[in-house]
Amino acid sequence: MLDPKWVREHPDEVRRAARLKRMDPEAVDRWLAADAEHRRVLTESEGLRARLKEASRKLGAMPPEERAAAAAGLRADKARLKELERVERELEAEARSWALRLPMPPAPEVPEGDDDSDNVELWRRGEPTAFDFEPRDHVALGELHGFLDIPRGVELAGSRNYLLTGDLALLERAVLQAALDHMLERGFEPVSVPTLVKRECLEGTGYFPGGEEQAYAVEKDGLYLVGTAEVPLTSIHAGEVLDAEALPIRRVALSPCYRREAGTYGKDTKGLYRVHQFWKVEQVVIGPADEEWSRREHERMLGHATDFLDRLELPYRVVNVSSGDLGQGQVQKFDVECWMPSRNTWGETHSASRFHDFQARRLGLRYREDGKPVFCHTLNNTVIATPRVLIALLENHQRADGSIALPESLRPWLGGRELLVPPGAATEA
RNA sequence: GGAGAGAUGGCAGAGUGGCCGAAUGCGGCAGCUUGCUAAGCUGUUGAGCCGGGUUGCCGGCUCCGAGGGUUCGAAUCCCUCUCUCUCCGCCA
Repeated sequence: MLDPKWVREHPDEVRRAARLKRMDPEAVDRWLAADAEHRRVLTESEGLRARLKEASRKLGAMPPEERAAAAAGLRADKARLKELERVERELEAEARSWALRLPMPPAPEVPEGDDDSDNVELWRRGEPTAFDFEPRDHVALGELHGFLDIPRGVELAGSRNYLLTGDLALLERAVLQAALDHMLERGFEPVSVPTLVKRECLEGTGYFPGGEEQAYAVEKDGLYLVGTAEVPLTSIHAGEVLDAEALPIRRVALSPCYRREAGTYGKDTKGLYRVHQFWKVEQVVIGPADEEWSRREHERMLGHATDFLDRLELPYRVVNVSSGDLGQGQVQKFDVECWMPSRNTWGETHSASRFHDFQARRLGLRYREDGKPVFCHTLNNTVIATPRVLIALLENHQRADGSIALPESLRPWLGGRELLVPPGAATEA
C-alpha cells in the first residue's frame, strides 16, 4: 500500500513506477477516480449523518408526546443516508481494491529492465567450478548415492515432488540447522510460525491480490499455505503500535514452504530446482521508518546470507534485480545466485527485499515516534532454502568418483565425516 | 465434538437505549515538591478518515471482537460469525 495522500499529489511518479516495473499503470488512474468519487460521497454522507445526529439528540430532550411526530420527520433523511452509506461503502471497496495494486516506486539505484535477464551483477565470490572430469548433475549423484528418489516422490504427491533419504535427508537438516544457528549468532530471535494462514497475512505482505494462483488454498477453512515464512513472520505485529525502543525486531524462522508453481509447466522440470514443497530459513526485520537505516539493514541482511554461503564454500554472485523483475511492493531487491554446474549458470537461491512501509501500511504495523504512530519499514531475506541449495552443494563439491566433499561447517551433523561416499565406491586415499 | 461464560481505550476494569469516546485504578508524559526513604501532589494522555487552515490549529464523521438488524437514537436490544476461558469428550 502507498500513502494515499502522496499518490494524490504524485500520480506521475506512481505511473512511472508502474512503467518501470512493467505493470499496467491502469490501477493508478482507476484508483485516483475511485478515491475522488469516494471522498465526494463520504463528505456528503458525513454531513447528512451529522445533521441527523443533531436532530436525534434534540429529540431525546423533547417531551415524549412530541417525539413520535418529530421522529417521523427524520425517516426520509434516514433512508437517504442508508442509500448514501451503501454507495460510499461500495466506492471505498473499489478504491481499496485498486489501492492494493499500486506499485511501490523502485529505489533510484534499481536498474531499469524487463525481467531477470536485465539484472546487474554487483559482485561475486568464487568462480564457476572447474572440473577435471565430467561432472554429474545432482540427480545422477542422488541416484549414485541412493539418497534421492524423485520417481517415488512423484508417485506419492505428483510432479515436482521428491524424497530425500539417508545422508541427503541428514544433509538437508544439517544445512537448515547450521543456517538457524548462524542467525542466532547474529542476534536474531528464532520463531516457529504457522504456515497455514489467513488471507489478511498474504494481503498484508503483498502477495494478494495477484498471487492467488501461486498459493495452495484450504478452502474449507479459508486458509492458505504460505510460500515463505516471511508471511507469518512479518504479520506477527499486524494492527499493533509498537514502542520505538522495541525496534528493530530481527527474527528468523525455519519453515516448510509451499508453492503451486502454476504457469511454470515445462520449466525447470528436472531435479530439485523447482519443487512444490521445500524448507527455508528466512530472516525478517521490522524497523523504524528511516530510509537510510533501511538501506543499511538491507545490506546487512544480504551479508548474513552470503556469510553463510561462505561457510558452505559455495561460489555465488549477488545481483541487483532490475525494475521489471521487482515485485509490486519491493523498493529494491538483491538476489543471490549460486553456481550450479548442471545448469551451467548461476541459479537463484536467495532473495533480499526492501519494502519501505509498503507491507507495514497493509498490515497496520506501526510504532510510536514523538508520540505519533508511524508505519514501520520491513525487510526480508533468505538465509538458506533447500533442496535448491543442495543442487549447488552436491554438484560443486562432487569428486570424480561421485563422492561429495562436505564443508567443515556441516560435518558435525553428519557424524564428523568429510566425505559422502557412494555405496560400493572405493574410497580415495 | 457437547455444555456454559466472556470479548470495552497500553493494561486492569465500570458501564443494560439519549447526558458515553466511554467512570475508576495502573501505566505513560509534563510540571511542582523533596525531611518522612524504588515517595507525594497537580495536570495531561486512544486511533483512523474527510474538509478547512497549514509545524503546533479548527470543524465533522467513524471505531466499545467482526458483520448484519431493530430504533429518531445502541457499548447497551436481536441475529450470524470469529476468538478466548471453564467443564466433558477425543487426541499428536
